[in-house]
Amino acid sequence: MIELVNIHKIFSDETRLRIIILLAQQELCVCQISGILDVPQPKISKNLSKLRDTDLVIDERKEKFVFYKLKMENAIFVSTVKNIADNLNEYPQLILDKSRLVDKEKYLN
Amino acid sequence: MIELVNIHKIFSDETRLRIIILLAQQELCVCQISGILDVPQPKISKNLSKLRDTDLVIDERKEKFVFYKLKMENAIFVSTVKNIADNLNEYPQLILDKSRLVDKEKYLN
DNA sequence: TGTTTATATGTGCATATGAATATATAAGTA
DNA sequence: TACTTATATATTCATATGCACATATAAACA
Repeated sequence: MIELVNIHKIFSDETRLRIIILLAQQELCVCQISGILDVPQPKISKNLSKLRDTDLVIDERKEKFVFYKLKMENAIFVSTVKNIADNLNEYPQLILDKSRLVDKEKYLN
Repeated sequence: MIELVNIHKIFSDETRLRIIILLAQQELCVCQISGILDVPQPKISKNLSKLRDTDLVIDERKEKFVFYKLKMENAIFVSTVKNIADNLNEYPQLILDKSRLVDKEKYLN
């Protein structure tokens, strides 16, 4: 029950929601997410920490970069992500974010 | 996008979530919800106000009582309710709430 | 070792949220 | 009209949340 409420709190912030939907496409590192969403790095990092604390992402360092991917284990989390992904056409910002994935290499230096 | 975030905020409170899942079964008045959930009337009323402000419920006075029912129009709201309802067995509190619906007449005086 | 780069965390602040309690409103009834 | 009951709202308070900015940490590499 508390978990259920906490999952919904996770989706109650625009930046966090954008990060999740982006990661629903593919795993990315912090600087890629920051670049694609055009959101300051500490803000991305803080939100990823929250997702990690809630056990909704896995992080893995690969040399200089720390890559994050969604942990699709919690049933409500998974179905919520799917709901949003299935209605993506209603949310221009999310479509734009997704389209900017093509530039992902640009943010690795 | 903002609407998407706001819908999830709605589910980010335990009392509100319990009210929604209860109303997903059938329409009820304030005192019935208060009695079934064993939550003080002002708290129920405030949460229903928030649901009304977000255009997620319809209220209708029938003599002494004001009955509320869910407005199943917003796609994300509907699918979120369905998600939770489909996984109800994972949330004992919600099952208990639902079972207490049999006493609903008790709270009408 | 010193420097750079990527990421994480701390601080201070403003605002949002929720709780409990008291009180107002509105309809029904004696 | 006065009283009761159902519901809504106001007030006060404590806590949570998010932001911007500064800084710490950790790995890579010269």
